[in-house]
Amino acid sequence: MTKAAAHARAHDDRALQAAARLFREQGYAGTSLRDIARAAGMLPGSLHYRYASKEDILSALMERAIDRLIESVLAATAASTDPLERVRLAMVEHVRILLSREDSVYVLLYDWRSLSPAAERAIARHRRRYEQFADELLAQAAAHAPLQPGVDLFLVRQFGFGAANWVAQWFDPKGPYTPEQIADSFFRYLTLGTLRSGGG
Amino acid sequence: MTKAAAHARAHDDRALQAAARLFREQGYAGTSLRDIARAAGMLPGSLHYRYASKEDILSALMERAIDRLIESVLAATAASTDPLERVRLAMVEHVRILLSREDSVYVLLYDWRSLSPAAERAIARHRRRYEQFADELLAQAAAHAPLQPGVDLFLVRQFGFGAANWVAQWFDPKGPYTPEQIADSFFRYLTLGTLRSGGG
DNA sequence: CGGCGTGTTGGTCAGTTGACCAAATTTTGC
DNA sequence: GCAAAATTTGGTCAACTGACCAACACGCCG
Repeated sequence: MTKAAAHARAHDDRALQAAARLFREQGYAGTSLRDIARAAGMLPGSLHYRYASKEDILSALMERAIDRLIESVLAATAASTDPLERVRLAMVEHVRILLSREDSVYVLLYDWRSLSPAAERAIARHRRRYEQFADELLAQAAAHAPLQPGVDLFLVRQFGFGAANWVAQWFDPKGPYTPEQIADSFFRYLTLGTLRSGGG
Repeated sequence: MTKAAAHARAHDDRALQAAARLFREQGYAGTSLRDIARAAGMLPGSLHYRYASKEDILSALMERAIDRLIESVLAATAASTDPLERVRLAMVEHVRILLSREDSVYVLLYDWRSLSPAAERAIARHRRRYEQFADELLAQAAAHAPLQPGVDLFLVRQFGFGAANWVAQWFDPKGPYTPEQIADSFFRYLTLGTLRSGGG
């Protein structure tokens, strides 16, 4: 990589990272391009040179978040061949990234409405790959460990994602739980339930 | 009630309902006071007469959403005295309201960031009552039906709320599930788990 | 009937917004 | 070392924003 290209990419990174943080804190509409430029240490014109519109920034941010998610969860699940354990590893990693300093995943999940219909379709297509990977993990786990009768894997996926994604809303780094403990508990509740068998 | 007061309250209702719908669709910062006034069938000045600031509208909206939630869930759980069934009824009702035309609950859950710290504290205090009610329901259920060892009721509450609140993000009225079916399945997964006992 | 308070009108105001650009500057390939 | 390409600068522009208000209309009560 040339020196200029490296420099440009570093600026690009800083712009997206600053945008992610601001979008997370103030929302998309609540953040101005000048805010982003200032936080990224550049002038508004430079930002415009890299991204033609504000929505381009959001789209790029979300694509990066999806890539980051897929890559990390893929790597995390490679640590085991047991289908059930792989689901647990995926859940832990998903929560871990969501609660990390990488704000783009939070923006991906919660600033959905700000996209134009066209951009939303593009991101949805991209995100579909992540969901498909999750569905594969679940299907393999279900093939390996028998399910309760009537359990719907689509609902299980939405159930798990919902609980996991919501953690970003209430997690307190100074609280008594680590991201790993939370995801681990959630996995246990989801598989074994919370009641003792025969109760209720 | 006098005719004028009824008229005024109707306008108030229309303003809040219009604001809720727009905030849900475009977010708080993405919605202008003129948008709200137009959707409510009044002029910007009239809106200002009722609410001194845009944030006042959001606060009023959220307070109304909490009141609506508490009232409805309280009524729904009154239909049974079985502690476990009462949790199920609460979950179904929560999801039902979230997916109803009452957009204020959605705004309450997802436009949190837009409040100033002072307004946020006020809403948080108000919302705490709803969470306490949920915690009471869970504690009574736990006292009645023995839990698996190590189950943490705080995490169970966040688990359930997370899964339930996330439904608003993916629910499709034209899809194969009704809100009641979704909440019911979630309750089953949460209590009994998804795997057959002894599996895994 | 008549005056009063509640609510409405249609507009103003200063400040901010996203998009854009010509000129200056830096970096690259030859 | 030099011309071309890539990047940055510092600003402009029209459109929009939230807040606000003086003048006005209406229904209520005496």
